Formats: sequence, C-alpha cells, structure tokens
Amino acid sequence: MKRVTLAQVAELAGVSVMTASYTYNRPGRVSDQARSKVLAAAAQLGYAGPDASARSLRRGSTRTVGVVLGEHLSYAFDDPEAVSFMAGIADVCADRGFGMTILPITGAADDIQRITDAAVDGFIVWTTSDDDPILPAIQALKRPAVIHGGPSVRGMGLVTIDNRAAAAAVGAAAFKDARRPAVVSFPLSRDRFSGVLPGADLPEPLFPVTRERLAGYRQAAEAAGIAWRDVPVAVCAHNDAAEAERMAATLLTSADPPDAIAAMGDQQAAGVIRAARTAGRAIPGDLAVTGWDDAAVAAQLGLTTVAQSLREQGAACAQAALGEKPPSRTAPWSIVHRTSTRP
Amino acid sequence: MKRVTLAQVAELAGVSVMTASYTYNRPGRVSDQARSKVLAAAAQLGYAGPDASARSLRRGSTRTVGVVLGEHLSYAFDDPEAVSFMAGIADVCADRGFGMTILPITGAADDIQRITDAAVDGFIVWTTSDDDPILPAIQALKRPAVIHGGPSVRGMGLVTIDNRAAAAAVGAAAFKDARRPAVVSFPLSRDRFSGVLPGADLPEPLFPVTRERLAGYRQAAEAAGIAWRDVPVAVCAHNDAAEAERMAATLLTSADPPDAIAAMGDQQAAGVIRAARTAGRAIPGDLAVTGWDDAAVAAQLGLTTVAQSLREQGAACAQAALGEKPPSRTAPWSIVHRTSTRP
DNA sequence: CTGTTAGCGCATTCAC
DNA sequence: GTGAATGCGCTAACAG
Repeated sequence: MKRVTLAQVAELAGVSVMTASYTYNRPGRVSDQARSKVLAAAAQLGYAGPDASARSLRRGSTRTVGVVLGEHLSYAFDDPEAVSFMAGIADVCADRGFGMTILPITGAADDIQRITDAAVDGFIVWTTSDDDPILPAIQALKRPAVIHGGPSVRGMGLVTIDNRAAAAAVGAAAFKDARRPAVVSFPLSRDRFSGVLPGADLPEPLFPVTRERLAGYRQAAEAAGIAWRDVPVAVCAHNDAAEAERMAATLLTSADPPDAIAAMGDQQAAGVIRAARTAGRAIPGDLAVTGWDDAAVAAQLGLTTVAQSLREQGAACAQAALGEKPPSRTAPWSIVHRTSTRP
Repeated sequence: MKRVTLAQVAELAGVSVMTASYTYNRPGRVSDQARSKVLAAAAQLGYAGPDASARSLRRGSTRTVGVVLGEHLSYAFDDPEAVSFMAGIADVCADRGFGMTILPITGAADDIQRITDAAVDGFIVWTTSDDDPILPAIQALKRPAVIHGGPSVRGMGLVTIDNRAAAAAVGAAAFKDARRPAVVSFPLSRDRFSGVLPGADLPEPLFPVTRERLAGYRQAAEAAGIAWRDVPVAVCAHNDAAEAERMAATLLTSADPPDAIAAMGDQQAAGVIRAARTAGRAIPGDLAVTGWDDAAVAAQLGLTTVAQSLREQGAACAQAALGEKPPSRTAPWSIVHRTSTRP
C-alpha cells in the first residue's frame, strides 16, 4: 500500500492536478461536477487529503507552533501552572487551525538539535534561565518567538507580569507584623542547588522569574524593617509541594523558626502549610503563608496569593508566536487576600 | 532576510550540495576540511540547518507523533491522569528524537481536518467513544495508530488495562458489607448527559472505558447480593472533583443514601470524600469510597483505588505509534487497599 | 570522501 | 472554471 498522490487522484478523476488541488484548498473555485469526480476518485484510491509536509514545503509555513518546555516534560505536565499556560496556547491554536508541537528539553546536547529540526513557524518558550543554550538557538532561527516569564532576549517577545512588584505586594501581606520572615524559593539556576541560605548570601539567580520575586520579597522584608541577611531563603531544586514541605519543616524546626513564609507557588505554599500543621503551628497566628498563582488549591486552603491568568498569558504568547500581534509584556496581576496571612 | 538554502551554503563553501547535506546528516562522511568550510559558510549566511518540511517531504517521514486529546485541550491538561500519560509519551519521544504534536479536538467539524492535515507519522488517541468521528478519519490515514483505553478499532492498536476486571475488584472492596452501594461515573457518551439513574436504567455507554467499569461495578454489586437496579449511578458530565462532589452530595442527601460509593477516578473520589465530610459521614464507617489510578491525592486521602501506570501506558502507546512494537493490549493493574474502605 | 541526477507531493503563477 | 509549467529545499541512490 503505497502513498497515494494528488496526481493519481487527478488522473483517475480525469481532471488536472490543479483541479484536484483546488478541490481541497478552494472548493469554491471548482465546479460541483469536477469536485465530486475528484472526491470519488480519492475515495476509491483511499486518498485522505494532501500530504502535510509537501504542502508545508510548498507554501513555506507549517501552521504549527512549537512550545519549548524546560527540563523534563513530565515536570511541565506535573506543574499546574504550566498546564494552564498550555491550555491558553491550545485555545488560540485550536481556533486558528494551528497545531502545537511540544519540544521537551532534556538537558542533553541534542536539545538544540530538536529545536532547530522542529517543523514549526514560531516558538513559545516557558520560563527559563539567562544562560539557557536553547535561547541563542531559537534566536538564530529568526522565526517569531516569545518567552514567558523571562529572560528577555533581543528579537524575542516577552510575556510576563511584573514579578518584582507582585512579590513586594504579596510579601507585604506575608510579612505583616512578622518578626522572623522567610522565603521558600524556586530554583536559582539550572544546576538545581537546594538548601537554606540567608537572603544576602544567595548566589545571583539565573532564572529571571526567581530573581525578580526574590528582589520583591527583599523589598517587602526591608519595608517591614528586617534586613535581607536575616531572612532565611530555602531554595528548592524543583517546584513541587513535597520539597517545599521538607524545606518548611527544616525552617520550622530551626533554632529561630520563621513566623511568616512567602513561597513562590501555591503548590509550594500547600507544602508549607502541611509542614506547619505537622509542626503544630497555627496559621496565620504562628505562621503566615503566601503562595503564587491563585490555583484551585489556594482557594481551598485560604491562601493569600498572587492572582494572574497563566491561561491568558499562554494565549497572548500564542498570538505573538503566530505573528498576530506583538506580545503585551506586562500582564495584569493582583493580590488575593485570604486567611493565611495576618489581617 | 530571505530563507537561506543549503544550495547557497554549498556554493559559498565551494562544495556540492550533497557535501553540505552530509555535513548536517552524516557528519562522519565528510572531511573535516569540507565540514568546516560548510559550517563557516552557514554561519556567514545565517543558515540554521536544513528546513524541516523539505526534509520530511524528501524522506517521507516527519519524525513526529500526533496525540489526539478529546474535548478541550484544557481538559486534558487539567486531568492529572491524562497528564501522566502524556509524560510517558514524552519520555519515549524525547529519547527517540521525535517531536510530539498535540491535536486538540474541539468538537467542531474541523477537527477531522486538523487530524488529516497533521504532519505526523503516527497517532495516539486518548480514550474516546465508539462513535467518535475522528476514529474513521485516522483509520483512513493508514498510519500507525494506537488508542488508549478504547474503543478497539480495526487496524489500530489498543493499550488498556482490563477495566471490567479491575472495576469488579475495586468494587468488591468498595461494596464490602454495604447495604446500599452507589457509583459515581464518568460520562457515558459525548453528549455529556449528567444525572442520577438506577444502574439498570442507564443508556448504553458509548465510552468503552466507562462501559467496562460500569460492568465491573455491576458484577461487584451483584456479587454482594445487590441488584443492579438498586444501585444508583451518578453520571458526571465531566471528570472533575467539583462535579463529583455535587453528585455525591445529591446521593448522600437522598431518601435512601448510599453507604458505599465507587468512583471512576481519584479526583472524583476526592470530591466524594469532601461531600461526605460536609454531610458529616465517617469514612469508611458510614461511607466506603474508592477511586481509580492511585494518583498522589489517593495516598493523601487514604483512598482504596486501582493502581495502573498511565505513564508506562503512554510510553507503550508511543512505541506503538512509532511502529516500534505492537501494543501490549493488556497493561498491569492492582488494587491498593487503604483506609477508605471497610477492612 | 565527494558529486550528479532525480525526484518527494504539492500549490503558486499565469495562461486559456 | 480549468490546466501546464515550475520549483519549494532537500536527500536517496547511485556513481566516481
């Protein structure tokens, strides 16, 4: 069973190749008679429509966007934030008749190969670090590209909220009336260091999102009269509830335990809350906690958090990657005050 | 800035097109000298590598698999089961250097168009209904295709567990010592009917997974001496915790409330447990509950459930869609007994 | 190790 | 409303 071509269909239908092509691409420009002959011939030969690769080559576009997901793909799917971002991309792609190709980054050298080989018209890159080698690779492709979160790269769009301002705002809620604030942080760089350090001793974070949020938390701490060197920052290697719970347990059992913890994600905050329960701390009395993203779990737990629509940001990225419009750069956010912080 | 071609690179490098081509595809077959000339020319022209569409056309394969996700794509990403299945696919694709294109199904007529237009070598279809029109469309493409869960379609592979047997087994745990068992079910068909009916009055389910699980629950009920007509089945329009919670609340406040509920997913079971708490029912004393999939939430809630590795099944689907090996058909499962059922 | 030939399957011209 | 020619950018198959 070999591949059936449009030419064979045309021949069997007794029309030219172009008439057959029009039947699929501009049905209106073909007479009913010709069209039905073509369709009949196609059915008889088992021709299911024009070949996608040939068509892409011919028209110079694949009608597909590539979504670059850092680290394990599984991580991306495990992360509800990433997932709703993807859903926003999917909304736009489905509407425009575009496909959406997932380009998983494994950390191996062939990542770049997969990027340059991808049959896509544009790229959407999920938050990564300043030094990620895929960035120059995508840049060199000179196709429309957007980065979500950061970093900001010449020639590529950026869709993000003002992470520093939002962190300062939610940090203010977290650290209100606190004597001993702490932070549970996303990874600083791709080497995935994990451990607790005073804020002032942290190495420079290479993930812009992490860097900005830390800067905002620092502002909030200092506004509350606490020096950054006195704020323990628990750096997680990965963004998940389990590691955050372990980190929070460490903090809470230390000599001078925190009475406020600002996390960087709702999942992390959920882990912190579990650790607090285990340690017998009341929330917010003994410990104020804040999250980020206003996920479902935030509402369930009464978490004060930063609300942003990852879904809308995903949609904005998709539009930019399709070349429809320049990315907005600054997406809206707001603080949702709930019961996990002191009133 | 026009598209740079391999021919231009070859010309600038002073070699034939094939030498340039080999430089990218079989670096070993080219002298160091030629290779560096080609690379230098490419760098000078800003050539980033062979065009993916042209390459796909030429070699007759796209090195990409298509993943067909029912309903809203967002649903797929919102559902942790689906997500770990996707991660399994991604594992295999990343390893083989394949891309992974998401083909979202919106329910509109152009779904089929998107399927036939997809530049993919094979298809993986996430659980759907017997009458889903995309099935014949994919079948007609005569490319490797696998369905997860069901239905079973001629010419397409199937990767699934024995849902009926697993349902009978977990149902036995759920309905142990129960006088009034009930079921919280996935949708029966794509029209998304929602409501509570006696088991015996249900319309024939068109989703094979739902059908098989219902059949298993029926076996379990009858084995416990309860007629299927006496088992209320709450059919949800969607697979999420919130709707399951509402359904369970309805069941629990009815005249003759259940003392055992077998759900079809852990998320649903989590919703049932929330409803039980709200209604002041003790678990498993007043109400036994079972889930499905052994997700993280199941361990947290002490849920008796069916364990299966969606991730491994995703990987198996990917291998089949790549034509590496025929699908296994029957994946392993087991019952995990925890504290949500009577000992 | 390198080059020549010959299309892959289709859609954009531009005729008629 | 239909058709003939042309080439999109690349690589398999063979020579040399």
